[in-house]
Amino acid sequence: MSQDEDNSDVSLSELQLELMHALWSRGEASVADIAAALAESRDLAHTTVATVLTRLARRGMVEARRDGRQLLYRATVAEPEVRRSMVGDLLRTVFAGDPKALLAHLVSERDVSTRDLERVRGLLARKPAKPR
Amino acid sequence: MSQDEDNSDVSLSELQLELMHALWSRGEASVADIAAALAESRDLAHTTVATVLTRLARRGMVEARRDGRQLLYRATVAEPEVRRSMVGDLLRTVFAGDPKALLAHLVSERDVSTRDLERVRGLLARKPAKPR
DNA sequence: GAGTATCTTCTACACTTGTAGTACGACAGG
DNA sequence: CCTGTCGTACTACAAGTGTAGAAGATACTC
Repeated sequence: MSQDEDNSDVSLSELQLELMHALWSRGEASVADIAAALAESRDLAHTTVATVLTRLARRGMVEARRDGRQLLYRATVAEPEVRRSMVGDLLRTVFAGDPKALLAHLVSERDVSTRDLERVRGLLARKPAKPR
Repeated sequence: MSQDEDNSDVSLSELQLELMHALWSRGEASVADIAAALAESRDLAHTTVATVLTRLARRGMVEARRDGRQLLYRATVAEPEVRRSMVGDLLRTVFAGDPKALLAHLVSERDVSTRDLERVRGLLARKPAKPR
């Protein structure tokens, strides 16, 4: 439970998240792969992607493995962990740490409907304990 | 609905949010008031608070009114608006824009319980249409 | 009225982030 | 072999942020 030091404050910027998504869905990817993946939404220079990746590596969010001349990157934090951390941050800073307030926000903004609530409740009933 | 230009990307940092909270709950406050309010959680220099406030003012998030030698600040964006914007950002960047995914996260992380879900559903049923 | 306590403004500085150019090494084609 | 090409590493730079000191204006206290 405590063999590594880099968990906890796993908060990423939007661009960083986009790169991470590319990595999460690919498992392992080169700078070119990622640049290609992001090409549809953003038009970044190859070197920009490389820079961001390098910085993520310095922070221990990703890890690189050399493959000939190129590097293959791999995420070292899982997506749920990042979600957890970032939702936690939002909860703490915006909703005074009260998850119910966020839930209320969600429904009052019509982001989720009564039907959604039902659906999720059903899900919850079926999967009562979450091991950690 | 479109008489001002400063809505939309209302994303604030943690410190900025703390100041805004102080303003939201007070309506109007001096730098000293806010510094005092934050004194319990943070130990910031008076000038630090002033700087942050100045920057928030430059961005149109707050407005200052002179009162003798001091300035009285007032928030120009409402808390729900900031919530909306920031939840929206999280939704978009972390949950691929799917509110149900966030909801699912909330329950699967045990942040909200079945009971909470019920409670909110009841609330929703009572207040069906949200005017905007 | 002089000294002291307050305030705001300016300036500063270290860091992070988005963005990309330059330099340099390795490799493939002719 | 020579020359592009591709890829990484390094450097750069403008913004934004957290943090605060210095300077200057004012007001309060004796």
